[in-house]
Amino acid sequence: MPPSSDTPPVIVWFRQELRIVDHPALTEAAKTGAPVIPLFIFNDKTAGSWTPGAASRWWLEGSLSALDADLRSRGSRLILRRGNTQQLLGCVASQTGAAGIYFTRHYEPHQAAEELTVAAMCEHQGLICRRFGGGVLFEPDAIRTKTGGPFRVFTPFYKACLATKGLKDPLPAPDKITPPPSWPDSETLKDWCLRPTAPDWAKGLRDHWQQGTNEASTHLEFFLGDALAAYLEDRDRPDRVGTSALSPYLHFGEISPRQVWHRTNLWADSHVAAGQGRIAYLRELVWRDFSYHLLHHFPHITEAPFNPAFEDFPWRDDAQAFRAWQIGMTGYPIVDAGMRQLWQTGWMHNRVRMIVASFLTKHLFIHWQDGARWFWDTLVDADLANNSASWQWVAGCGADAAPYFRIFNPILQGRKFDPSGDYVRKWVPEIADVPDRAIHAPWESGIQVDGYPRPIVDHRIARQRALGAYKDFRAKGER
DNA sequence: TGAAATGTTGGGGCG
DNA sequence: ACGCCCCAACATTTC
Repeated sequence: MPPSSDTPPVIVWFRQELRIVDHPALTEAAKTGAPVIPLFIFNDKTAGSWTPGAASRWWLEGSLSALDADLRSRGSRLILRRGNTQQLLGCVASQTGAAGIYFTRHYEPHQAAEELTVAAMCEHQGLICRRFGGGVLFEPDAIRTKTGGPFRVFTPFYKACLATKGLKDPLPAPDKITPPPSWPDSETLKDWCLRPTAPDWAKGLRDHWQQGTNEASTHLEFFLGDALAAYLEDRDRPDRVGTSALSPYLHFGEISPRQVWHRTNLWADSHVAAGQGRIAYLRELVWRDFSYHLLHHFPHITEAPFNPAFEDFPWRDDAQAFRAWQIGMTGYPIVDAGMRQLWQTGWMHNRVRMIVASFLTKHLFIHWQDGARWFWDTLVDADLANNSASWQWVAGCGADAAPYFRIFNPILQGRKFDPSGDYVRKWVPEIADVPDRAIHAPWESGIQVDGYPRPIVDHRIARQRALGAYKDFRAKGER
């Protein structure tokens, strides 16, 4: 259908799918032939207490800037507005005479609620409202147990996903994105002050990350060529580059899980050695889907334990210990290395995330929510579904959770996954001169380094305390 | 996607 | 040569 000059435009409401490739809403909008108005609304009220954290806001600015550049390379651009989502969508629609709003659905509780108000507004204003599949491989409603319920255990969920046919190939970017005759008002990224100025704490982030879909693809290609074949073992090695580090790009939709799935399979099909690595890597993508599945069906998991037995669990308040954990001064090198990597780069290796989370919840016996909040503010890949599900998993109160008696020994974990201490030395430079054999527990060899603390808790004692407390708690529940 | 405690086995030192 | 003990090394159980 050839558009005439007065064809009403279509608004593509961008949310966390900040790309033009494999974007069903954009593709469909472009396909109508009508002018397209790409619109991003920054509404820091939408998500309640889970409004984007500092590291996330820093990342967002780069993503929006890159998306705008991608759109401009096709004769379009990104319109930026800040404020009430539903009002602004309605406002831009009436100003431009738009026929409808196309968008990608989301599964975070507040985002899903916002979609409903937008749909109601569209109905009221006579706008077409089209919602497309979200940034997951398998839509949470499409994967169900035999009795029609949601899954609560990963492995059967995983099998059900693999048994699902019809995972589509990613969509190419639209050839043509027709601009409207005139553009509506746009704010500028600068106005939004998403990045810090005084003090400018973001140097570490700048040194480690660049946003945008091109950068996401570069990461993926590097990972496939360099690390996928060894992924099964190397993914647990923070001292090596064994993971794809795609998490922030996936969170902001600078690459879609479908693109990653598709490209990984294509690559692995032509590289025999990739067999084991491919399975293990794709499985991690399904873990991501599992988190979204859980958040969609159990939206309370952001605030309360998935397992209600943990409602009254006697977590301990200890501001001093919590502070030591945050700044990486617990005296356990692998824990401190992880926490400092997080603070400096906005990211932490997954194995180390498990270690530091286990340490907070079991050694320090501090509430998983306190940890989740800290991660939320400091991670560039902060993601409500992954963050909530994963913290609960470690704490033992989540779906398919690690049993309460599974307590990581930070010394053994360090020796096993950072055997020569390269990772620890990189992030805890003050102990760089400690020999390999003592690097994960210097005090055991009588080594005391100025400025680096002795362990704030003794592993054996902390372990016994956690086991005892869990046991008492369970006994109390049975009474 | 643990770790520690406990149990079992088998080789070697030694009287 | 033999029995005994010690203790890795590995397996199983328990938290």
